[in-house]
Amino acid sequence: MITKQKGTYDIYGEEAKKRLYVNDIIKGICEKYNYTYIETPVFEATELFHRGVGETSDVVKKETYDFVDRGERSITLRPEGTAGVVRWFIENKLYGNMTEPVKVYYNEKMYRYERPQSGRNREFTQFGVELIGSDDVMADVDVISLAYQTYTLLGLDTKIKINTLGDNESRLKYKDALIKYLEPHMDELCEDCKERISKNPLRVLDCKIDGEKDIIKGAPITLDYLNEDSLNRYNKLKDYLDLLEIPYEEDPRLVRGLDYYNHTVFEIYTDIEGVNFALGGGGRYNGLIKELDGPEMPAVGFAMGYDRTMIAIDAAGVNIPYKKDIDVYVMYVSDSEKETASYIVQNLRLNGFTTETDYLNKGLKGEFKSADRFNAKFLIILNDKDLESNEVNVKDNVTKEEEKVNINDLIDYLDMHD
RNA sequence: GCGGAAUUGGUGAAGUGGUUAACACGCCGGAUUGUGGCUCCGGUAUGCGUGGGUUCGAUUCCCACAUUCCGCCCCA
Repeated sequence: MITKQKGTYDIYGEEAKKRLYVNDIIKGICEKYNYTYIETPVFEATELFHRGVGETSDVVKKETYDFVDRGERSITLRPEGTAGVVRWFIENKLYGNMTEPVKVYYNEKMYRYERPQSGRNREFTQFGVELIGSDDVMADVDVISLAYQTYTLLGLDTKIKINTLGDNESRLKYKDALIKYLEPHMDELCEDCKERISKNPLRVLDCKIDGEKDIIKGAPITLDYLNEDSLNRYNKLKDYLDLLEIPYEEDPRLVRGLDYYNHTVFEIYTDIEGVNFALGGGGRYNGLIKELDGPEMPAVGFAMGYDRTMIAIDAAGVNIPYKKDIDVYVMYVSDSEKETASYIVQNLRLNGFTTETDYLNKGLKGEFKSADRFNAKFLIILNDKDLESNEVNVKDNVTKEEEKVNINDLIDYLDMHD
């Protein structure tokens, strides 16, 4: 038997309905915020994701799905959405004639070559937005607001952790200070953190082992190394969030490891028991577009893990409304009844009723069982004798009342009793 | 890449080195020859993740692999 690949999954049944519902929420909110939908390729040139200094071989090795195609090209399945969008932006030279910022959202499958565990699969879906072309705090707020409101509409109470990395100058100053602070304490850190100091020092701050140690708690924080402009910016961000009544929590140890991030970073958490991971996160990445051979161009974005959000929704006991009952089940026995049934079924469907019938010639008893399984609101039971006078039996499956109705009045009758 | 636990039907699961692998739900059929849902009766794994090995005999013991869950790493 052929089984599914590690870290992949099939989505069907109720789970699929829930996801369609979440999609609708996302679509609705993105329309209101005026982000337009974008799809980019699942696979891209490997360099798009493994780029620049410090991210190859001896330093951070990203856990991506890489392969060489028949043309000897090095290909990578996208591990996140931002890089593809930025590539699209640059490749199409959208910066050439920008009268407004570019605002897009995506909602697509991503791939990471990781060992599956709670809330983490190899194939997963991310919803995200990117706002390219504004360096104003208003843009950061726009993205955070959209993120927060999405969760709220989904029925999740979330809190947003925010921090700022400052501009490049502030950021570099901070990084140096952090390394200088940590190095003398090397012995007190876990093995992983000893390595992190040289590879990715900011990550030491959210180490699971050392995170609670006093050394880390006493480590310098980004706020102390901001220049004036960066600090003003951060304060302005908080003012806006207050104004919009978006609850947030400052977390001076919240960092993002990559060099192109600056200023605003945020992550979204919930207090729901058993959900101890971030549902989503984002930040400003003014350095990325230049890094990918585009112009100097500010941008800010957000992405949420679909699967994690679904876990949170289930854990929170959020009741997702989706249609699981049908409106009408049409029953027949004889061949002539069956033909009429087929006509009635199509007619009902075209008039807006979710309608089912028997495809297996089960007979009345089996059809009643099916109708119950589908939780049909109405049963239409055909018999040849009534059909002679163009009538059918309509049974209200809740009240159990049954009435003979003329076929031509069927739609009106159901509309009235629905 | 590293570590821990698990894997028995459509589903939830019990179980044993040796004739027919409990039980429950579901499903199918009948009692009930065109109005069901209750009840009763009957059927429903040629098989115990896959492949090897030990054994007279393996679902049960051993090994490898796969998948799932949990943790590490990584977290864009």
